[in-house]
Amino acid sequence: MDAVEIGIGEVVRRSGVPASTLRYYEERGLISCVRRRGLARVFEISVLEQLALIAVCRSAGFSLDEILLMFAPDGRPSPNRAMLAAKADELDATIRRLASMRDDLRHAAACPAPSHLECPSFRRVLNAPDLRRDGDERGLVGR
Amino acid sequence: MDAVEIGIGEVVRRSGVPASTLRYYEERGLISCVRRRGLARVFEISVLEQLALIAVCRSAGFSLDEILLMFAPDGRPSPNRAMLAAKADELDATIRRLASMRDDLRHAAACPAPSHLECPSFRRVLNAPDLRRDGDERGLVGR
DNA sequence: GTCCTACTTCAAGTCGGCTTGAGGTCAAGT
DNA sequence: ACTTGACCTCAAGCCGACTTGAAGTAGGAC
Repeated sequence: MDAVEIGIGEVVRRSGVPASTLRYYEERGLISCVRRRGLARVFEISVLEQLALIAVCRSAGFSLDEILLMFAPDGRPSPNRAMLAAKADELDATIRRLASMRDDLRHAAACPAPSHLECPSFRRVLNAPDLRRDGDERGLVGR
Repeated sequence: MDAVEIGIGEVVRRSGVPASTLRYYEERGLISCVRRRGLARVFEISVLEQLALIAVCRSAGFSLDEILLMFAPDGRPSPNRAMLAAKADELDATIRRLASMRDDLRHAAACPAPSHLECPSFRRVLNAPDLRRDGDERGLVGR
């Protein structure tokens, strides 16, 4: 039976997120348990959706702090829709950067030039304006 | 005059990369200096292009280790064009993921549903296949 | 010869996002 | 009564990519 409340073990089983991470997320205020049974946390099933939301955002490169700001504590309405739009624009820029990188990689894989650095088409990207400007978003690919 | 060899200070000035990072990159084998003048490193100007290449790759989400594997020590030919192609495919997947995230964010910013979690369109993404896969929760893409 | 300055080394610290481990609690089963 | 197993807390550790800081060195100007 799908109970309305589940223990941490069940959350782990159904979300794939380790217990240590769940506790960490709780500490960070990203999720919360509805109550305790003794010491043990009791969650509402909705935590599974919150976790999915967090996973999606993380995989899009957002930090836990950003996720916290974008969606209120309980995955709620979002006080700041403008921020969501801003994040979308940010993603757009990232996507364009990655697309051009992808094209260059494909070219590099096919290009017969002895060194990529000697290939005019590959060099193009090296002269792109803001290569190492301070606002670089880390972690788009990993984790 | 643009000399063929430059000191670390000049590299810093022209690349914007801090000296500490240059030394770190050298330690990691990403760049190397042509010789020493006393203790001081002397670089070839080509190091600037290598640094640009590294910056581009980093901004595309590649780790230093991956960059090391993709392009030989000196930014050279690339022994493994297949790997470049693989990386391009990886990027493609990432881009698709980000694009869908961007669309969802935009929708969330405009959607009037009280909670994003109640909006059918937003929930769609939460049920995407690879969110909570057993086994490889870690590293959807790389690293 | 001495001083400045740009450079050096090496060890340790930082940050985000967790994980690991030691030691404790508690309800249920035998 | 005791053990088991699932859960707990809290502190410390880890990884990648650097940065910071203390203490040393060498080349050129004066």
